[in-house]
Amino acid sequence: MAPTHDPQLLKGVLSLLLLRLLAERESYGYEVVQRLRELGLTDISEGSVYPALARLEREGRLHGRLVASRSGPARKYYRPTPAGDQALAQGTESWLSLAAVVHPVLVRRLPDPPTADPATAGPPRATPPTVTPPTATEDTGR
Amino acid sequence: MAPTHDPQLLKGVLSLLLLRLLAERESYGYEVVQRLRELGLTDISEGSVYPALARLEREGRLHGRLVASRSGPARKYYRPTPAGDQALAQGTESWLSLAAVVHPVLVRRLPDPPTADPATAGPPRATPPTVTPPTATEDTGR
DNA sequence: CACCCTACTCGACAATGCAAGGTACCTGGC
DNA sequence: GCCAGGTACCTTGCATTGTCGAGTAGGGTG
Repeated sequence: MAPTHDPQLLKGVLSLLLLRLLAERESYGYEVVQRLRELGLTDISEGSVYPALARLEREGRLHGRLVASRSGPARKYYRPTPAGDQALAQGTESWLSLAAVVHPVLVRRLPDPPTADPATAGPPRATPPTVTPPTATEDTGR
Repeated sequence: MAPTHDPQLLKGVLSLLLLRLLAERESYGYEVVQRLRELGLTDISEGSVYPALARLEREGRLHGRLVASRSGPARKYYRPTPAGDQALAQGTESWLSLAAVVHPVLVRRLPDPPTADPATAGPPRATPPTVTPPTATEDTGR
């Protein structure tokens, strides 16, 4: 992804990604950070991930267990609880249906800039017919 | 989209959508709310939209002008400034590249749940090879 | 010992959507 | 006149969550 992203866009997404990655494979915090980096999300720092993990654990969505390491400090492994699985399913649906709306809007053509904008304060041009919203299943192909 | 969405997911997205819709066509606040609703975003209330519009105007990204209405109250029309156009371009790129990461992760298959989890505290299974991150251009088709 | 890597914690902060409460201008019915 | 409904707008306090910056601790190596 772009080297810098708007932090606001990540809100709600980070915890969803964490649940998802940990549903795929149990991991410890540092490893999760690395997996996020491998996905291209290089701007996400440990200072963001650990509190998010702690929050999900506190909410009962993640189960954490401390495992002594043979060399180096102990590792805290996480995986989703059933409540976490449910949150993941709901959050996934939520994100997918939002993206199904946002993506087509962002990629469709912009109209040409208006020429020689009239300086009058007249009302803008009449409302054109509304576009039909895409269905939530429109963007599931990959 | 789903009747209820996680409000956090909308952070950063709402202002992006506002810039986009207003770049396509100058509109007044109430009309923008209706256009968002037509897109399927029925959970977005005016209490969210007006402060966002005011914020974008204060930041110099939107230009607002009050137009008296023939019947009913005056309408405040908005359209993006050049700074707003730039913010839209950057925000669009940011969202698209984030979505290019998030979407494939959310739709790929989950592994089967592990059977009869061993109750021992042994370290989890060895780390499998990492998956290659998708490119940012992977999800531009529609 | 110092340094580096691994692995984790924590508190203050900023940003932004949301809920709730309101205001004002019209029109139509009683 | 009053009231209800619709249009159109405004505002404030709040909750949430990622970010930043600062740290801690366990090992191995020179």
